[in-house]
Amino acid sequence: MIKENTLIVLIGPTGIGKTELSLQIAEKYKTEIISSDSRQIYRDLPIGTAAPTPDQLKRVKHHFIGTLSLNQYYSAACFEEEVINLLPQLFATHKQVVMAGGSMMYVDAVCKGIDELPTIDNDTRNSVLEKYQQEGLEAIRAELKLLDPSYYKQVDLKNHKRIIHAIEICRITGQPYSSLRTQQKKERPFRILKIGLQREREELFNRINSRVEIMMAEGWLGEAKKVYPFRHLNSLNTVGYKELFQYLDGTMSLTEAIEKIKRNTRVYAKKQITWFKKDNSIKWFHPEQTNEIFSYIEQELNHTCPNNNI
RNA sequence: GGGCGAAUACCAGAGUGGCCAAAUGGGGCAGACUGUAAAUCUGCUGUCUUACGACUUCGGUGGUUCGAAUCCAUCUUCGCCCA
Repeated sequence: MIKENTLIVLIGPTGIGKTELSLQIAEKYKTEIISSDSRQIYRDLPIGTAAPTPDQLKRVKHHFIGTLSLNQYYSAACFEEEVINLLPQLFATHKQVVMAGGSMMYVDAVCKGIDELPTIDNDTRNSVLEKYQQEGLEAIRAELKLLDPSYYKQVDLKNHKRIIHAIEICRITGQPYSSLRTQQKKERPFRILKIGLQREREELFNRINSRVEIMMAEGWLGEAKKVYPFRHLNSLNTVGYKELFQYLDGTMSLTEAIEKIKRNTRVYAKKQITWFKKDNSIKWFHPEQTNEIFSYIEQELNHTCPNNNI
């Protein structure tokens, strides 16, 4: 298959500088941006998720920014499906499309695919969750052992989320979860060019710390107050909001909340770094190496683009 | 000037003769992860070592003791109280 279309994937930890660079790349190739960010997709969280600003959104057309309301279910699988459906339209008019965002699993869902599994209905979800909350970890472990002994052996038995999800799948499909896990990488009909951004740890952490201050100055607390009534939704189980909600609950001082936000954002950034580190297909740059990045992209586009051989 | 109290690993803070390289929390570091993933979970955190283990620590110095973070003396610093 001739892959003349390229998805330029821009990844890296939060606060590294993906947004600005993604704009520059998209402008250069006169194309559009797909956001692979599991929280910027919610429309009520622009400040706290450091989503592209209205000005930035004007510069380049973005997809998956602020399109969902807080109570809408969404997942990496939904994202994969939507992006894979959208890309042919974009490629019809652009040879290159940019995807930028730090949600590791969303990125992988698009680049590598994710197994086909049923979406969990609310009844099943609540039923398993209730069992966990009332009877504890042991009880759900026991059920998983019964339903899927094979997965039981490999799953992290201390991680209730994994156990719960496996049980949900088993209950709904009537089959062991492990039998539905192919974990096969899907082939995509377009080329994927991954560019990773990195900085010295101290530099990144300083940026994160000061970005939190800036976000507070921009009115993050007001934004958090607006969504406070919905704080139990998963979409708000999010770094920053959680801490601000504790302040609004009166269980934490604002100063303390801000310090926690900085720390938890740093921890999140570290998790992203750990995840992306394993991906050998990523070419790493410092965000300010724009010339190097652009020439790398050019070189790759020319190198493998079949059209050049005509 | 006198009296009392405190000093423990990056920080806070337990430990009051052997089970102490030293609880616990914070912070830091490393990692797992195919389904609400900015989620959830794990390990390490005196030094050397893959490990077994070895070595150096609990403000300084000197003692007591088979054995000291723990007891004694003294010095230093800090806090409180009386002058």
